[in-house]
Amino acid sequence: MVDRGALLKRLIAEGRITDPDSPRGRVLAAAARLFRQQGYHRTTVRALAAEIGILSGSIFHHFENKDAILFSVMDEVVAAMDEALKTAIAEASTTRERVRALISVELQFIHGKTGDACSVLIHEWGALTEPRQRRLLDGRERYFQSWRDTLEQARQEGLCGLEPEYLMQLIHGAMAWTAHWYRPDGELSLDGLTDRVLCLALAPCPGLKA
Amino acid sequence: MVDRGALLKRLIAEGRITDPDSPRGRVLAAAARLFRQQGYHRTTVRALAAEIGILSGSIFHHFENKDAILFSVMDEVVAAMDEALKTAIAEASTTRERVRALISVELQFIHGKTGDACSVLIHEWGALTEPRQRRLLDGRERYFQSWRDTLEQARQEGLCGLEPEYLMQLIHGAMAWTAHWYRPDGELSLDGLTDRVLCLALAPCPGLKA
DNA sequence: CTGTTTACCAAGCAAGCGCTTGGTTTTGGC
DNA sequence: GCCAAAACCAAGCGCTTGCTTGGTAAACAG
Repeated sequence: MVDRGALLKRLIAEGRITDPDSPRGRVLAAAARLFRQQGYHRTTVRALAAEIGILSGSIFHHFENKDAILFSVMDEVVAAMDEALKTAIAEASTTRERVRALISVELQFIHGKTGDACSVLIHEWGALTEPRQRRLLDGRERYFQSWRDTLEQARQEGLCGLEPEYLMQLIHGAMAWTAHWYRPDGELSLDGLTDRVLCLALAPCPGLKA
Repeated sequence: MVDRGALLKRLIAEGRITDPDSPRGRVLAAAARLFRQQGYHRTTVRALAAEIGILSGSIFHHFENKDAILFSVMDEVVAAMDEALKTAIAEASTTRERVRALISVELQFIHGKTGDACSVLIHEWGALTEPRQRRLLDGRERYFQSWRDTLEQARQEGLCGLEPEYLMQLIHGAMAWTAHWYRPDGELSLDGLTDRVLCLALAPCPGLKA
């Protein structure tokens, strides 16, 4: 189990993500929250400024434009997930544990303190202008590759029945969607949810033809 | 296997969905396409009108306002899915076939001719104003209940290991996400994709505690 | 041919949008 | 205590948005 609180603090100290107590960080936190609640395009710069108690024009003292805010929200959560994934994978000794670690990290990010930013990364990808999308692709690809590698290994060990690429996409979708129905304070714990997703990932799939 | 072409024609004849060759139908088809591609809020009424070769003001001869267009796109696809699901379930004799029918219908709607409207229904739900959301809730709930009933039956027969509610949500998410990566003209057929989702749905989940 | 309905155009309004500018306050190192 | 840097305000510009209005052209039944 990775301590995400400590991990985030380390990244802040290293200057790789913005301190949420700084003015810039307050903008990012509010942006993540509003972008998640109402979507990027429905969220006005005025509403974002009002959320943190400043006027709309002052936003542009911290960011070049609205698109740059969306980019930063996504960029920082990508960096954090990348780091968390690395740590979690290193701690896992068996392939099964590694698969569970992948799932656990993603679900923790979706439903933890970083949930807003993570949701925005998933659901507002198309709202980001293309040049800025390209600047994030590396991090995304590295993340997906970790998944593919682990699932490939799992399949060779006979842990799962589906092709890694398809399995990754399907599981990814299932987890992304949890943002729309799962509540961590409900009767199903995050650990319970993780176990259930793991169940799906490790489905044997008897008699499946390519 | 349900003939969706014939089903749609019947619904048109019954006046329950709009003929895509009528002016109103052309607006709806273009709206579904654009709303899917760029999202509801980024799609302007002007762009929508231009897509079918009329001026922006003329749109409001067919619809009360922009929100009503989004509603109609969703409403008609809900009606069509409801009907298709009823037919598909009636044709299935075993529970396993019924589960496969549920998955098959949804995937066909996401990736067939109705794919644009279906994607919009899934991903732009939050963009619909609340009073119109409420008018669609009945149809949605009926649809979900079909899922729950079937999965409950499947679990009692020992076909799957997960709780119906969680399984439905997870599978639903996995399928909704296919819109972002799956291409019907690629190397994986829709039938192949259906089999793979079915695999996940029927995962045994050994040793899972509530 | 006529009258009505349906479909559309031409023009533009009021509101809201992202963003700019020039100036003022607050903060923190020396 | 001073001063530069950082943070913010006040005002508003130029543009786009959804939508309205008043009128015209086409379709079509009687």
